[in-house]
Amino acid sequence: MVRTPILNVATVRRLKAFAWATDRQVERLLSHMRLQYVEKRTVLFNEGVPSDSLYLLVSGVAKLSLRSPDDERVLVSLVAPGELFGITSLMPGMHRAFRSEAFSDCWVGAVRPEVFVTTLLDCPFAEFSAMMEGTVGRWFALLYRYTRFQSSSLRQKLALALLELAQKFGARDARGTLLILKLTHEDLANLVGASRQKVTEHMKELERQQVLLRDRRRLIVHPDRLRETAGLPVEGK
Amino acid sequence: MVRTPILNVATVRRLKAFAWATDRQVERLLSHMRLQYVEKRTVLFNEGVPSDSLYLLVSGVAKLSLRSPDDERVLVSLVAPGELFGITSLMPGMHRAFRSEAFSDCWVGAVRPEVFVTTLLDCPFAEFSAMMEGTVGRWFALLYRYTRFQSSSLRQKLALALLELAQKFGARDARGTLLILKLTHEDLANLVGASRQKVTEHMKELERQQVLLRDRRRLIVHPDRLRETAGLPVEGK
DNA sequence: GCTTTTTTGTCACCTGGGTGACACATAAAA
DNA sequence: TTTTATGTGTCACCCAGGTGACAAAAAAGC
Repeated sequence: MVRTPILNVATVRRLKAFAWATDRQVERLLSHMRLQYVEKRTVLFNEGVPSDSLYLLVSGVAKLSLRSPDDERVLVSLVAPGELFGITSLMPGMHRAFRSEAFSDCWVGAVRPEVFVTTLLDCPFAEFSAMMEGTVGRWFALLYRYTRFQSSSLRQKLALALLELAQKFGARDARGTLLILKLTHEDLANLVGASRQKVTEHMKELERQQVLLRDRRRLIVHPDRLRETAGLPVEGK
Repeated sequence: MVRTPILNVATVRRLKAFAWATDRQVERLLSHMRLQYVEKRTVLFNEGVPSDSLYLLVSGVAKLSLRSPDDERVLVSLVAPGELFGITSLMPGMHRAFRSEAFSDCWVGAVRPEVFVTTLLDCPFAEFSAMMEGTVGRWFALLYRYTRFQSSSLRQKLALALLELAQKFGARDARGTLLILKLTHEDLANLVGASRQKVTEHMKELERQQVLLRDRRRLIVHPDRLRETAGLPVEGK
C-alpha cells in the first residue's frame, strides 16, 4: 500500500521548487495540480505526442529517453525530486521531444501550462509561449540535434548537421535546397566533432549517392534524402 | 566602405524576428537597440563572462563555439539572420556558455535583456528570468553536457555524467558525495552512449584512481576529482 | 597573368571503443 | 535455504574513425 504524500507549500519549499514564487502563488498553483502515482517503468508520455501538461516530480526518479535510429534507447536525463519536466508544453503547439517514464516509483504533480504561467507570472500564456519559442527554441533545437548525435555514425551526424543548416540557410533551388554559405570541410568537421579527412570521405560518398551536390563551393542538399540517411522519419505521407 | 543597414519594423518583419510582437512593441524595442558592425572572426563575447546583452543577428553569419578539454574549438552552432542569440542573458546571473564570434562580416543589434522582456511581455524582468531558470534551466544544463560530450573520451563523458548526477542526487557524506540512487552500469552506458562492458572497465579504473568508490550498489563520488578527469576547470582558488 | 594560401582528395597506419561470450557475484523470489 | 534473475568483471576480436603525410585543385592576392 502506497501512502499519498501531502503536497502543500511547505513540501514545495522543501523540494526547492518554485523558489521565486510567493506562498500565495504556490498555493494557487497546487490547487490546480493533479497528483498521481506512477509505478516504476510506466510511461508518462511518449515522444511525438502533443504536450499539454507540465510536471513536477514530487518523489522518486523519472527518466527522459529517446529512441535512436538503430532502435536503442538513449537515456537523456534523470529527473530529481523538485524538478519540473515536460517543458515542451511551454512552447506553442510543440510535441514531446523525449519519452518520460518512471525510473523508480514516483509521485508526480501535473498542471496545465496555461495555469502554470498565468499563476506564477501573471501574463497571458500565448504571449509567454511565443516568447519562449522565439528565444529558447533554438536551444531546444540544438539539444535535439545533440541528443541524436549520441548514437549516430559520422555519416548520420553529417546528415543531421546539414539538415539543420538547410533549415537555417537554405534557399529553394531547382536542384534542391541551396545553402547560402561557404562552408569548408573543416567547418563541418568542427560541427559534428570529427576529423576533416573523414568528413571529406563521407561528403564524397554522399555526393555519389545523390544526397547532395556541389556547385563551386556551395552545397545543394536534398532534405528528404538527408532525413533518410540521418535515420529520421521521412516526412510526407 | 560598409553600408549601415536600416533597422526598422519592415526589416524586422522580413527577418521574421519577433513574429509574435506588435509593430508598436517592435518599434520600442528597436529604439533601445544598438546596431554594430562585427568583422569576420571578431569575438563578440567569450565563454565565462557575465551575460548582459541579448543579440539579434541582422545580417551575416555568427557562430557559437566552445573550447574542449584538449583545447580544440567545437563549433556548437551557426546563427542565421533574424535569430536571437546570447540567450543566457535571460537567466539571472548567468555567464556565457559559449563563445560567439562573427563567421562572416555581420551586423548585430544588441539590447539589454531587461528592456527586451519588459517591452515585449510587460512583466517584471526579475520574475521572468527566475521563471526561465526554473523551467528551461534544465535544458540548458543538458545542452551544456552534450556539447561537452562532443569532444570527450568515454572516461570524460562518464565523469561529466556522474557530476550531473552528483548535483541532482548527491548527499554530503564523510567520504564524498553519495548518490542516492541505484544505478547499474547499463544505465550509465545508456546515459553516455557507450557499451556496458567499457563502462564497467572505466568505472573500475576510476575506483582504482580514487575518483569514486562503491558501497554495495551505491556510488560515492569525489566531485573535484571528477571535474579534473572530465577536463573541466576545477573550482576553488 | 603568376604566386601564395587555402581547401580537397586519398593514402597507410593506429587506437578507442563496440561485440559476443562466459564465469562469477549479488540480489530477489520461492 | 535453494533457485532464478540480474549485475559485474574480463576476455579476444573487429571496425569506425583519428592521425600524419602529401599531392592536386581552387581561391585569393598581386
